Amino acid sequence: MSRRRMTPAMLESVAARFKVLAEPARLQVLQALKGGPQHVSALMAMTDLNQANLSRHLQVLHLHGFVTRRRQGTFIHYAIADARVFALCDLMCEAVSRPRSAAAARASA
Amino acid sequence: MSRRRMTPAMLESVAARFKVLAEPARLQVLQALKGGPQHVSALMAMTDLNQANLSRHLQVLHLHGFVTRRRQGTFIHYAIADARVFALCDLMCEAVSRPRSAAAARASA
DNA sequence: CCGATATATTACTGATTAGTCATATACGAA
DNA sequence: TTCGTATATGACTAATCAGTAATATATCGG
Repeated sequence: MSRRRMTPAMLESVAARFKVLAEPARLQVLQALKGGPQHVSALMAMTDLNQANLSRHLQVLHLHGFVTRRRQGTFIHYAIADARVFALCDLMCEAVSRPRSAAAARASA
Repeated sequence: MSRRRMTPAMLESVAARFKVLAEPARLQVLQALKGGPQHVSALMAMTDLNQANLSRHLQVLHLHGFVTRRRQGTFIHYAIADARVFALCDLMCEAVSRPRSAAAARASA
């Protein structure tokens, strides 16, 4: 969103990445990975997601480059690919907890 | 996404706000408002959105506190409520244009 | 009041997607 | 190979949502 106008294709890309974060379950997974890499079973225990659902969310996160995967035997370890994602979440979280307008009330109403 | 674990309610709030940005049309509107407040007809000209569609997107942006509105006669001026939204977009845009993994190819494939 | 203009809303459709269950695949051990 | 465990995927359902057309509301000028 810098000075120059973004092309429609760029807007689509950016929006697509925002969409990946627009899901509580995936934010939960990212949060669980913040402390370090985890395999799927561990993530299942750290979140309230069942195996199939967690696996799907991990695919989405991986497809869009938010996490990396590394196989080790039968286990697959997932890790944060780019810690900048936490800067994004922090920024959004600040806006949620310290809104600068009366919109918070509207949004939660 | 700070150190302490986020509550499910917080995750929902944050995700809901990400969802607002997960839409090219709304990013386009925010971009159009970056230069300053605009009324709806002006925004219609600056974007490729028709009146009804633009109006809906403006409602969503307003409901979640991304824009403010101010009536002036028959015109309604919308403005960016919190410039931090551009920091978010910039961060996401950087990640899109300079991904740190091979995920960019996967995501666009 | 009436007409014109600006914006919002209602009702609808089609597309996308999260969640789930069942099943498939991949790997290691024996 | 066979068995057991770890993870992924196909098929389906229900919910959500962007876009559109038509209509409604609001404000101003005369």
